[in-house]
Amino acid sequence: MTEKVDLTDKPLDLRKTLECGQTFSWRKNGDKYYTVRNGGVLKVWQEGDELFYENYGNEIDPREVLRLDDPLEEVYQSLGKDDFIERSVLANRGLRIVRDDFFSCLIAYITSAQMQIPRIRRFVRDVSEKYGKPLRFNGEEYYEFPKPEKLAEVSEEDLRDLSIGYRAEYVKRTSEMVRDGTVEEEKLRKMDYAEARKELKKLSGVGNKVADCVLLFSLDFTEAFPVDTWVRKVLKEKYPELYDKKYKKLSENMQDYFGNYAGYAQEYLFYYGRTCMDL
DNA sequence: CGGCAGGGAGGCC
DNA sequence: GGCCTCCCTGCC
Repeated sequence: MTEKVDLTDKPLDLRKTLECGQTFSWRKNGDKYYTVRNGGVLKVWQEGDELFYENYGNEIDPREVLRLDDPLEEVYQSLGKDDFIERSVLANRGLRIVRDDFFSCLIAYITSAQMQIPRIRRFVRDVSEKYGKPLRFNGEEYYEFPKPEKLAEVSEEDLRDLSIGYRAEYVKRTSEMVRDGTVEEEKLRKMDYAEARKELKKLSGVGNKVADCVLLFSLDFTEAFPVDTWVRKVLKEKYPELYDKKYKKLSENMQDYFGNYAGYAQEYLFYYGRTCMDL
């Protein structure tokens, strides 16, 4: 059954949200997008001010996974510190932060080190099809991202067969640590930002950047400000007075500048860097 | 074919 | 704590 969400007071640009490069949990099929998690499939598509969706298996609420209840107008107000961010926001109105599944987000970002986006997507697809739980609806086969218990059992060699090179070791070790409860999602959610990031960095293959991405895209820390090479270039050029070559200092400067929704600012600057800037 | 890509680990000071 | 080198693989 097709259902819909009225978007008149919830601006959304579905395509930019799912294609800007922040998430590896969604796939495209024609003009529709779908995600598979927790025994369910959610299919969504947008027509103007309406978001249509279909659910198979366990229910997944699009309002939740697309963060449709984030007060975007309020966010924009709080970010409007200068002309440049105002223009970036205006040009990409409706671009939202996603709320992805913790473990799949974590593993995808661990493999993202020194990789390009299409390769990361390919890995997520391959690892899901090979080790994830298959779900069948309407004669179509869908695959969930494998659980930590499952992925921890896969040998490093078999992980390497998915063309992730030296990252295979990180994926295996981190899967084991999550399986064993060395780091727990629910505990992370109760910590403050600095504490949660420190905790995440205990995991193999997780440094400042990966930790910030996981905090922002799956654990609701909207103040996280991940700095990747794209964002770094934009910041160097557009915010030279806040720029610092050290990751931690730079990220903190931007958090101090943009406030509690700094992650949203990061998303708009990232999008600008990848699409509008000739760098 | 050399160089580099959405970083991180491990070794060194 | 800062700096340096290496790391698989794919693609230009």
